[in-house]
Amino acid sequence: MPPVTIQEVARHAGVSAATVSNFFNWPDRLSTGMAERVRSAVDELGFVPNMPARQLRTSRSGMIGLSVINASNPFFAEMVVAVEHAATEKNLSVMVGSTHESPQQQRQYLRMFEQFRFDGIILTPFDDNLQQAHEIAARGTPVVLVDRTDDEGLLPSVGTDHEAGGYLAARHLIEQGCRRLWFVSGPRQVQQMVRRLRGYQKAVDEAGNVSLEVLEFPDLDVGFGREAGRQIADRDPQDRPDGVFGGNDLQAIGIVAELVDAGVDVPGEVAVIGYDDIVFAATTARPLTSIRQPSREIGAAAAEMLFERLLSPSTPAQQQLFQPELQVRASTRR
Amino acid sequence: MPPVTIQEVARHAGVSAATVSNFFNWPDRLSTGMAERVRSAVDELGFVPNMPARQLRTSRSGMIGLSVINASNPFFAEMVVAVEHAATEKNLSVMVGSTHESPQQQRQYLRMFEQFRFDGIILTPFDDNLQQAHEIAARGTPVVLVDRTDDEGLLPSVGTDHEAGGYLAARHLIEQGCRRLWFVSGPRQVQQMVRRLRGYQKAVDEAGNVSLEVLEFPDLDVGFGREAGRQIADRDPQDRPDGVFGGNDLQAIGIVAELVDAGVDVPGEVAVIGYDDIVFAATTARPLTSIRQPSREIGAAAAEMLFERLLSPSTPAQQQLFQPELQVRASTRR
DNA sequence: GTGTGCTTGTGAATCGTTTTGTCCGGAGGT
DNA sequence: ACCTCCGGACAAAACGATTCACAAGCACAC
Repeated sequence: MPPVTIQEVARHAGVSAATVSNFFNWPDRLSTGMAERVRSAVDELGFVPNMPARQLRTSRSGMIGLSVINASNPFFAEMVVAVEHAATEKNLSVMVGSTHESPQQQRQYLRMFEQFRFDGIILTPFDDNLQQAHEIAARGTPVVLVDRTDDEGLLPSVGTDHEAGGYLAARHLIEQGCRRLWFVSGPRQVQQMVRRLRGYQKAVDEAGNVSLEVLEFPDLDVGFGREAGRQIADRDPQDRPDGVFGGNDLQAIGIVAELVDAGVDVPGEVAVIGYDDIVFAATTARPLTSIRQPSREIGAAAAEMLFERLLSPSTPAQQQLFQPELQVRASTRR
Repeated sequence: MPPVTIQEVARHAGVSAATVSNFFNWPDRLSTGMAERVRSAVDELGFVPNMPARQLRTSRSGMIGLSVINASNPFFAEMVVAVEHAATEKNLSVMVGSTHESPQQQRQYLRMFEQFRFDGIILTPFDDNLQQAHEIAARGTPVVLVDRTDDEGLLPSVGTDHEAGGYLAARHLIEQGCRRLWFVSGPRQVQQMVRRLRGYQKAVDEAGNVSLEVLEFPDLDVGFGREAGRQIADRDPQDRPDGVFGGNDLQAIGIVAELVDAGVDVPGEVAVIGYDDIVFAATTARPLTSIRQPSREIGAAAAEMLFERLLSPSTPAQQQLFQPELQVRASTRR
């Protein structure tokens, strides 16, 4: 059976193709009798509209692309849900892609979004290169940045102040009496890491009598967190840090798990703080102190920003910045 | 600036549209000089191919749709990664949708996948109604089921034996000396829950002197797990269960967290076991015993099955069943 | 009977690609 | 010198929908 088109439905109902099209798009242009005839023909043949064809004609896809760093990180997962929710209300669908800290993957997804003529794109970039995003926006597909501002001010953005977050983390550790601080980081290209470190460093510098060491890992997941934890536990107690800031909660959770397994006292010997405040932060062996980012609000705000640009593409680019909050739990409370 | 088409590139390069098309799809049909001219025209104009148009012509989308219950559940998140990985190797892109236990959402995504003429669909259904999936398959879009078999045998499927998993869970708890068992469940329509319960029940029946109570919650997340934990903690100690099986790890993690917070001894007073063995199962206050499903293998197998059907749509439907494994940790080890 | 206005339905052009068949010019064979 | 062959380029016909401008039908009034 060949795929059934609008033409066949028309023939079957004894009307023209235009009428069938109107049945779907301008129902009030049909008389009730006609509508009924079309409806039954559609049902009988099991007609399924061909979106690519419709899209070609109307040049609207009803889709928005969402590129995040890692969709299985609960922080991004929540953001995705918020975006989907907002999009559904506007009759839009969301396609999400996880770049897993790979520039090629990011390029790939962006190119795909543009080629499929998505109505708009929300991007969580992780490196410094916004060139592709600028090009796409210039060619007419609205782009909104998340978790990162555009220095050139061309693209709207929403995110949290990572530098402030890093500062909060260090201040808190120092106030708890920590003097030998570590920063366990993801890849250097990830801008967010750089900013958090900058704030962290600032508080360390201000304190004066505090040391800082940075450990870099290729990925921000629980596994590498454990790896970091093991490195800490393996050291002589006097060489260990007494305060550790994990690049995100995934890493911090891994660190805590490994330290506890190794019998290191958390927070007594080593205090640990994370970033994002994901739901699992509160359920670990030592409930994790974390810097909370409002993932849902960020997602919703990004979606709203994008919708505005869909309506009026030429409005100047806004920047929205949320402030992170310190959420204290047992992993740092001495 | 109007969007640039293949025609404009052709004009700019002084060739025909067909030649530009060949440049992309049959590069070896062009003489080297010609290829160079086209390439530079493409670059200069910033040409981006229009996929919907190409799709209309070729009727191949290069996309596969993946509908899961909850993409932020690490179990599904890992599965998604595996599918994406397999798809990328075949030059396909994946669009994932989270149905969040809503039949409407599931219908919506499936309809969308079909309307966009995706090359194939992988579906994790959560209720009994496979009618839509059957219809779609009959109209020519291959569908592979995950985590659920098709009783009519029309659709291929891959998943784990949930009944065996439930049985394992109960056997283990009973062996640890538990006699008052609970099953904390998600919604009843979720087939997986029913099967797990069936196996659980079976082991209880076999044991003879063991009681079973079932608690149902509207969603399978940490929040409702905490809710369940609170209900347990609020009871008189002699009315409490001494062994609890969480519908999945998310719920089980919530249960453990709440019990520990309330000062209930886990596993001494109440042993807790989960399902899925997600990465966070090992990092909780009492590392969680769980029934492991091989999420990556399942995703990869589903993708492979789909690819086979893309090549030869009429091969009989296979069914692949993985066996779950018991992973013992502190939450049940007395 | 003609003109006016309104509702409903239609024919045909169009969106941006791919693909088929054709055409052209030069190389090679006899 | 003639014929054949072939690589490389092109013109034009799809693909399946939407939409614009127009036509048919009808009611009503003059």
